[in-house]
Amino acid sequence: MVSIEDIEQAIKERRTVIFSSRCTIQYEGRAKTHLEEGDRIFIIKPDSTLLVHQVTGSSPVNYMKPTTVHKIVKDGEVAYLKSENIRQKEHLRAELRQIHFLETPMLKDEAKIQLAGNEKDMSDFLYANPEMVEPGFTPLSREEHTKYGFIDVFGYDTNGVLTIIECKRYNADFSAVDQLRRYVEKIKSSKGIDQVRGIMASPAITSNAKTMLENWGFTWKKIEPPKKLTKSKNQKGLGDF
Amino acid sequence: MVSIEDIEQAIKERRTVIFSSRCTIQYEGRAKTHLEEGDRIFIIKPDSTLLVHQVTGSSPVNYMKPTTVHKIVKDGEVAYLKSENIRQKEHLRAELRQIHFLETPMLKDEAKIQLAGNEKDMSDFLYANPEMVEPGFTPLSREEHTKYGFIDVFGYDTNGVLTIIECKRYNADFSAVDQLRRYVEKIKSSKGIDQVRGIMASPAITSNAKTMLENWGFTWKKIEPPKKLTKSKNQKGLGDF
DNA sequence: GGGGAGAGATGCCGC
DNA sequence: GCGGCATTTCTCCCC
Repeated sequence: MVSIEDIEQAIKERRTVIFSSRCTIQYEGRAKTHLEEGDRIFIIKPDSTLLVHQVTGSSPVNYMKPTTVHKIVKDGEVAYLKSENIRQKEHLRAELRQIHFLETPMLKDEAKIQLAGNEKDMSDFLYANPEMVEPGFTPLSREEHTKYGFIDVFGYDTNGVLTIIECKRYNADFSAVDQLRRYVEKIKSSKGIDQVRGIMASPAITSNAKTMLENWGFTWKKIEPPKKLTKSKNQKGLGDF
Repeated sequence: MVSIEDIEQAIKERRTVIFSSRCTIQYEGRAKTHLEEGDRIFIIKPDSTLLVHQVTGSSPVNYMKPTTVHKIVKDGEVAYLKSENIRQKEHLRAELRQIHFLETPMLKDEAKIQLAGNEKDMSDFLYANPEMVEPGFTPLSREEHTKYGFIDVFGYDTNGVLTIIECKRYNADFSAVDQLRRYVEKIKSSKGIDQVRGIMASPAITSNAKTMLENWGFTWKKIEPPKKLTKSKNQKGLGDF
């Protein structure tokens, strides 16, 4: 049988604490939440991250960020997990009514995930393969920082017209078009030139966003994000999945 | 000692499966990832959501959405968790090298979280208290749907000028200002009128976004999002935290 | 620490 | 299903 004192001790030792409990939860900070009684999974990590998961869905129902202080408080028959983040003015209180299990493993993990196929890979790919944008395109720079944001790819088209490319690894939407428009306007005004082209590079675009894009005189180029991991000696392909 | 067969059985029974294992992980789908050996926490929920957590941070390092099929596959001495989502063309493979613990609780939870202080609460509050926007403001509607997005609050100012309010519960940034501009332009063109005001209502705004806002002739109104939970009989305040 | 923007975003609601 | 958008977004990077 798990006792509340076991959880208390594990938190004090800053172990990875994983338990399940029937509970109610209240949170107040950036918003205010209330969760009625039910069984949930709690994870308190060594960096003091707290996650509370219900039995469905990817996102935690409640959570606290690192730099939170966690305490077990007993008030007569009732036990609480009280988590407080002074700096962020957030606190959470869970009334723990029945503990189902507790695990406090010592976990060793130095690895960092390697990821391929993000927007950076896409702009790198277009910079290295400018003919994919259009024949004669000459890239000048990547991640050009302007006061109105930073531009993915920047260059000249075959006619020598300054061209801004905004990459999206997913369906481009209104806000992607807005972003491109903001950059084009900023470059026009800061460089004092009249003609700047805008190209949206993405695997897809919503029909409304495409209409808006064309209304602003911009064009869409269908580009798939590349998916190649940097080679490393221990790395295996997924081909044999 | 936990055996791989115990995990296999728990997955088949569609229980909530929580275990820790030294492992390597590879994923391919929307992107491609590789994670070298380390100890991680695995959660497989009854809705087939998979979460893999490292010892730091709020976000899972790898995950699969509901409608994924999970299988334990043994290949000689080596055991894998293979998770495949056909519809989303995603798959994940974890080589499980040492299981530290396994828990397979039956969890009952019908509760849904109640949340106060979101953007909807903010626009409701402004609709009900238009003097908070400015004296003489007369709201017309909330969540007006336009082809270019939906408008939070819509009304007339004291001079009878059509006014659009965009609410943000956090620091308003460039994209919030972009959004407001998109709505104002859309209303101008669809109603064929020249003068439409735009107001950004938020607790804070980045300095650059404020400059851009003012350049476009819009104004910022500092408004805090309200934090009041709807009363319910079982609900208790957080005053005694 | 603030600003800016991506994310294998997730989740919600509306059509 | 797609579209549009908020999120206690989270995370990363750069200034």
